[in-house]
Amino acid sequence: MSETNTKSKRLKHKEDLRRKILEVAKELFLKHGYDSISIRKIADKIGISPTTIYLYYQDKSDVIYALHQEGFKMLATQFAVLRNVEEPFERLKAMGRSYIEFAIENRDFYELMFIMREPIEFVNKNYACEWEEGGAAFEALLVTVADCKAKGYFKQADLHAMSLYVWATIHGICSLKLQGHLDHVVNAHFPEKEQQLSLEMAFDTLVLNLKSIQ
Amino acid sequence: MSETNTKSKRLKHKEDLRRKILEVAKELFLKHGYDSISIRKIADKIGISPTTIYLYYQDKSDVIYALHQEGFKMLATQFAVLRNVEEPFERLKAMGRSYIEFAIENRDFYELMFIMREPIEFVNKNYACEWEEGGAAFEALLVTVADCKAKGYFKQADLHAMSLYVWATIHGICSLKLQGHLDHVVNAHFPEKEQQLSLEMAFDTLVLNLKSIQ
DNA sequence: TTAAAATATTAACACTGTTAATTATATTTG
DNA sequence: CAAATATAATTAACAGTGTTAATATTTTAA
Repeated sequence: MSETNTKSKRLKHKEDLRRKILEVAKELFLKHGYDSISIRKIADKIGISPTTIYLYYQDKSDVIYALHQEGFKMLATQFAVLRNVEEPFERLKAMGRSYIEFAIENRDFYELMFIMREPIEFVNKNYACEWEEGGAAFEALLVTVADCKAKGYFKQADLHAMSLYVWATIHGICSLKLQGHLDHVVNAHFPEKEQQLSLEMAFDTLVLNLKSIQ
Repeated sequence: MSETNTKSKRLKHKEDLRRKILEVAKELFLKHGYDSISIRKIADKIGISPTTIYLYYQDKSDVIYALHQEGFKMLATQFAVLRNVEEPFERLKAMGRSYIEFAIENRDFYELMFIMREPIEFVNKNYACEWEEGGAAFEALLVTVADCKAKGYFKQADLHAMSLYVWATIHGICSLKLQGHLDHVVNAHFPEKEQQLSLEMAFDTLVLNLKSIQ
């Protein structure tokens, strides 16, 4: 065996175990939620010692950050398809629905990506401003809002302010929904309405408002 | 000493210690954040045994819930003043600003009240639908939006949907701001703008949009 | 004063992340 | 091939966490 061959084999093994750790972390995460991700549980499931994990990730928040990144890749994949929607306002609506869909179907990921403080603090500490995965998603929104403006929508609004606003609104809807606040309010204050429709109600209002801005 | 007297003295002491526990919990919370609230630290600071706390609160999340309630009382107090603003749209704007102010100045409380899942889950489990503190705040918004509608604003929008929408948007703005996402995006995508103004930008856009709905 | 009730404590369990020191394994060199 | 070296993984330990059962202390009632 040549030197380079064994070297690459070692590298491959390192990468394999690194990925395996992430995989098990993800499994625990999806099955039992964020709080049940524990270094010891991950190690047990793989059959290694807990301290071995520290040879592959600097600490627990590093593992969590890796999950965080996976989430952003998933969202980017979902968004990528929407580039094919030509009419910009239609695309904007589709992005909104797609974002909400992602939040509902990947609840734990969404919380990791947009609600919890820890992971984004890790990004700010370790990756400063060169955080591509997060930027790409917002860039897509920015472009779509710009396209809308080019077609005559949102004339009086600033591009950046408008993009920020749309994101904040959709995120607010998702956040309140996931935390149970939306259903709680619908239950307590207008029980005649279907709880399930709380999301649609809020989203439809946004669309209605966006239309009246044009 | 009469029987009732000693009895009431005991009750008073029980309430005193119950309050003391909460007070110390709040102190830890405000000084070092949510994660540093620990039963053992609270007990140490008071000079009692950790298990004693379980005679006054059923568990840790019960202590947290008590803090949660304090937060809602604080917000309600802030909102109460705004009933004096006669013009409903002005009042709505003031409520929005006041809400944002609360979120920024009482960041930890805001996270406890509207971002973390644990406390609201405790509410849903133990208090079902009869949760007054939370309801009052939304009721205030509902009334104001209704007043706006009565004055000719938001004609085409549903009262409940509109209220939900306004809350979601403001919450989204606060949530993204507190989590650092807002500043991160402003930094990364439009560095020419002042980071500090990210909040105002988003809020002003909301007001602008609300105006164009009327 | 003694029996009963209320209050508080100690000891223990089963966890958590993380580090330093040690052992085992694989690779490279003489 | 054997010894030296570099890499990888482990054990033991520290300092925490929430929570429960059993025990001790204090206060109240008879």
